[in-house]
Amino acid sequence: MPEKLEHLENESVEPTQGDGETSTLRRREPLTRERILRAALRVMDEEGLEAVTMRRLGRELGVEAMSLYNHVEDKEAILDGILEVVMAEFQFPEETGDWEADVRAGARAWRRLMIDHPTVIALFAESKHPASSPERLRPMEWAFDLLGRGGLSEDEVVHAFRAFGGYIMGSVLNEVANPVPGMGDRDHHAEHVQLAGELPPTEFPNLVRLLPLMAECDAEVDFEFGLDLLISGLRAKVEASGA
Amino acid sequence: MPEKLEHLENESVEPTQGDGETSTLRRREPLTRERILRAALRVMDEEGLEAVTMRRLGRELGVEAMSLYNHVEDKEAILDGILEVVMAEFQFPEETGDWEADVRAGARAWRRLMIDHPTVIALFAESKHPASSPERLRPMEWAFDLLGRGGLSEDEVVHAFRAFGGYIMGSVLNEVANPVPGMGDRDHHAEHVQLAGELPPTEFPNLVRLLPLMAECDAEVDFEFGLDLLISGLRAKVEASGA
DNA sequence: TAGTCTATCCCTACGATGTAAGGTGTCAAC
DNA sequence: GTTGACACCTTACATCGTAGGGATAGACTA
Repeated sequence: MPEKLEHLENESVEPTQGDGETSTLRRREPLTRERILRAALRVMDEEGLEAVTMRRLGRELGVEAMSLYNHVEDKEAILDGILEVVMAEFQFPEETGDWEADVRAGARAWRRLMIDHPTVIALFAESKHPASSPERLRPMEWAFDLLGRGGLSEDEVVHAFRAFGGYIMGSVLNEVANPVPGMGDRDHHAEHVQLAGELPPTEFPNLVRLLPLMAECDAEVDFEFGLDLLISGLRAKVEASGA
Repeated sequence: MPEKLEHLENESVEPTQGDGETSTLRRREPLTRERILRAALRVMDEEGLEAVTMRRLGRELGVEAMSLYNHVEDKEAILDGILEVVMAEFQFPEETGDWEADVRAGARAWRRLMIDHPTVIALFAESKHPASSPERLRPMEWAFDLLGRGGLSEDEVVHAFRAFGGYIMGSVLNEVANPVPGMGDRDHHAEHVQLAGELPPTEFPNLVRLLPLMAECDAEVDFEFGLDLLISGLRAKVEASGA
């Protein structure tokens, strides 16, 4: 429903057509930080980070670039804002009482978020200030809460949070920067296989053998493998400290 | 020793001073793809990714921006090239025969590389093409070889590689994007603690309690924790499939 | 030695970027 | 009706990546 509105505005781009119509009551949907951020996220998802320019966002909203500055500090503020919007989309999984299953579901939810907006990884990698808005903090709070219910010490909760967070972040980064099929373009499959074929087999025997395998494997299965590793490691830790 | 040369060149910036001196034998160190990439890496390490511009690299090498195009295709090619140079720095740890210790050492070596050049994470996140140069592939080959000697199936080797790679990538990304003390600026410590103090404690009880803890924890210890998780998970997997 | 070739480098210019500074219009309150 | 606040527009600037085209110097031919 908000999309509808925004598309309508795309058509009211006529620049300063100062006829009598300008004096109608509702000239146009007023600009908002909210609307700017949503447009930015949409452009970023559809055309990548480099398409997100002030002029482009202005065009998208039927407004000149400079008008955006009445609602946001900076372009950087927009980029930070995108992270907010994305994090606000976090789908808190409902809890089952099975701790390991819940941790797994939480990790998947987090991954889903990044996969749905792959470019946010680049945003994270460039972002200057650490998270501070409630939207970005709420999923963290939830994760801490969940981890805390598994019998870990406070230190271990913090460490586990960063371990899982790191793994999720990184595996999505790898998946996005070095895509494998199962999700996304299949081009890279052929690319990998071809690369493996061209490599000098004496110098790169393992790559020659395993690169095609890697190209074949499904991204989600892959993610689950590492997740299993982490969770079984965590279980061992809990059992050890419990005994 | 190459650094010496490059610094000397910084001082020969005089633009087109067409006096008789131009006819001396060795006018200046000739430009090379190699030299361009090294300069780019240096600028990036010292002043961040946005300082890496064609004009800036030219200035750094005593040359006009456009001259760079005789040796590299694109700015993007330079960025890809930086990854090459960095990966060529990979310090292969010497192997001890203890598989787990070797895996651990490999992971640390990989992390060290990223920590020494934190901005490469952003490069990875934006890079279009997957790795293809031998410099970037050699550490991969080595890692595959190492993992393969632990009793894993080929599928498991691939999965383990991606799991460890993801974890390393992501934990460095988190460390760099959301720095904690122990390495780097201590400012963010105070920032975290202050943030925790300002948060509404009823909505964010865990963050209020754990954020200061997180700010205190050492990045390396943190990394080791996740590494332990992964390795002990892997051990369990090896034992299970061996039995 | 003179002439030509080719690689390397410089110069100029174009469109696009983020944003500072200041102008224009509209509406609410007096 | 006047005023002030606010949202928006216009113009202008420095800086970016890079296309196009000259200049120059060292190597090769004659």
